[in-house]
Formats: sequence, C-alpha cells, structure tokens
Amino acid sequence: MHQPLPCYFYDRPTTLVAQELLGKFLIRHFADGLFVGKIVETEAYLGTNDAAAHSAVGRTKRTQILFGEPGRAYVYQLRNYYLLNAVTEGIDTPTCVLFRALEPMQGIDLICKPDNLRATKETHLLNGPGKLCRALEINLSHYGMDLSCADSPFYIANGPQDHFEIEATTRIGISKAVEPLLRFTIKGNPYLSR
DNA sequence: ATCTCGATTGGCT
DNA sequence: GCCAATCGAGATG
Repeated sequence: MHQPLPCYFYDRPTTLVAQELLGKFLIRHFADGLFVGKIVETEAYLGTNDAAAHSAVGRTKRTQILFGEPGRAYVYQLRNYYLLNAVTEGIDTPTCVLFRALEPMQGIDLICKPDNLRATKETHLLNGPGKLCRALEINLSHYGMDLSCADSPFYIANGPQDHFEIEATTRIGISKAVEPLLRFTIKGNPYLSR
C-alpha cells in the first residue's frame, strides 16, 4: 500500500527534490509495527558549489556515498546525534536533502521510548534532524541504505494529495553559505523545528 | 598523536 | 538568546 518512491525521483535537481519530499511519508518498520511520518521540513545541500555541504571539500570516507547513486541514505553523526539525508542527482554529483522534521501519522506509540519521554508534547517528538533519528532509531548502520526499497528498514513513499504552501527560508545551524533559501517547510505546520 | 570544529539539543538567563 | 555537552571526522605534524 505504501509504495516507495523510485530512485529516479531523487535523480533531479536537489532543490526540487527537497520541495517535493514535503508531504511525502517516511515509513519505518519496527519489530512491533509500522511507523508513518509526514515530511514537513527539509534542507538542500548542493555539493561542490555549496560551502555548507560536507562534500564541498571533496570525497572522503564519510561523504563517499554522496558521490554514488541517488536514493541512498547519507547518515552521519553530529555530537550525540545522527542526521539523515537522501542522496540526490547523478553519480559524481554529491548533493543531498536533509530530513529535518516529521509529523507523526501512524504508530506514534512505537517511538515513545524512554529517551523521548522528556518530549511530552507530540509536536516536539520529531521536530529536529537529530531528534527524528533518535526517535526512529536511525544510525550509522543505515549509511548507504536504499530509500527506494520496500524491504529496507525505512523508506519514502507518496503521501496524500494534500494542498499546502511551501515556504523557503535560510538553513539552520550553518556558518557558511548562509544566504541561499534552501530550507523548505510546509508553511504553518505545527511540527516544524525551532 | 593531537587539535579543531560542527547540517544539534536541552537547559538556563 | 546564550552556552555547554560530547565525540568522531578530517586535517595536520
């Protein structure tokens, strides 16, 4: 029923993919059931021409997946947290989209683990790139995972045909390439970060 | 081996 | 709004 988006969905300009991922579903398989979250906030990282992108300095062990096939998961660690991205565009184009916030749609009881109890409000459970990975148990073991495969622990699928307005703002938490409007949100959605 | 820094978060002023 | 926690990647020696 939740059909994964094909890998060619990601093989397009990253700013477009970042906007089109809004409203899509992230499906997470847990042993106890299925969690579904709607993507409500993303950021585009444009690779070689983007000083804020990890791949701006070139190919490293950490960033190698960005140079490969679109539709894979780029996961990396920042302090105590993991952050999830989807690789976009073609081979040797090291671009990606960061998943920054989800609106829970189904299976919210599956993610109310001890680490998340402090987030008493439902709107504060998945409203940040580190928080959503913690809640969904996403970590470095998912580095390079195929986001277009229904057998993966999690993948991206179409959501409902809702109408919403996309708002573009500056990206959060970076010190280089601050100006471009590469953060995209579903305008007015209550589950956004910040 | 050592140093610097960060696509964050939570707590405090 | 400010700041510390905390730790691996990447750069440098």
